[in-house]
Amino acid sequence: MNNNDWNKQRVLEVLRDAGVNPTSQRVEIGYALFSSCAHLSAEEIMQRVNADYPVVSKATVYNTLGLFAGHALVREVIVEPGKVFYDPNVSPHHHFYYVDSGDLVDIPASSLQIGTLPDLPPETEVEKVEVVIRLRQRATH
Amino acid sequence: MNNNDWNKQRVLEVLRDAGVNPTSQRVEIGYALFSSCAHLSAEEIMQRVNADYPVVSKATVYNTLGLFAGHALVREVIVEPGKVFYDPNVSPHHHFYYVDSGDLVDIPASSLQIGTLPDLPPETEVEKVEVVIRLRQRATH
DNA sequence: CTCGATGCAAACAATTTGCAGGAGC
DNA sequence: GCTCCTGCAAATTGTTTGCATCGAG
Repeated sequence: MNNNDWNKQRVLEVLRDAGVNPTSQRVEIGYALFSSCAHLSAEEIMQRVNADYPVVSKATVYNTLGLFAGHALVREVIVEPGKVFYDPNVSPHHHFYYVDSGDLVDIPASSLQIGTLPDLPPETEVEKVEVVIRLRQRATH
Repeated sequence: MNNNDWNKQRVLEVLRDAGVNPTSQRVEIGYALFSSCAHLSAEEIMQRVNADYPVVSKATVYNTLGLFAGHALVREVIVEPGKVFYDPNVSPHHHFYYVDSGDLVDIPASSLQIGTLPDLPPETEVEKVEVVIRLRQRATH
């Protein structure tokens, strides 16, 4: 199952299954997010949802994406100050970030093995491991 | 050499060696940054520099830290949207981020080996590899 | 005197908060 | 009718830009 053949009914079910009250705004935002195969910023999501006529405010986009993230429906990826991507792929994986173009590309978990993990401080547990490999165009000397 | 016995004269020399014109504002910011053994935000750096009386504006703090980063005098570590830490330790290493307290702690490069690295897309090179392990207090069931 | 470098006020952008209105009980 | 939930306007916070000023040649 993946990013094709999403429809709003299916988004509604996913939200309900996750314990999120599926209001119309949330379904719209979820549909924009899941039906896209890309990594979108909050700004881009709002533009897609509001493409025809105003449906949601920016505040609602942020609040909703935060809510989704709390229910593991989306993953936040931070690459630059003030630049957060929302990744509908929530399974463990990592990212290439193209500094020049601003594009973000998945790295399957299997392609990047972390060898030794450091000892954790007592009474703590890992919430998430973020690996971002920043790439730039090779300099032409 | 490390985070004790910094003085402004030494900061001045470091800046000059790095090719950065050592103006008084830059020396003050560099001194606040290097003499601290912590990971500071732009806000905190400004507070330290301006503790007694106004010395620099916030804009200058941002511009100067950006300049330092470009000359590899400081490393930017992004952990949350709108939360950048400036790390005076520029040698390769990684970070624990305590979600609950907002603290950032170094992981020596030797404690976290990355096993396989994925193939890079053609004509690109790695600028930086960012690994942030987000930790939370272990839930008490 | 000229011109590039510098610092900062003001503009801009990203995110959060507080509260008015609405849905369910 | 009361209460909790929801969405958004407005406020806040983080960052960048454009320009006046300074200092070196």
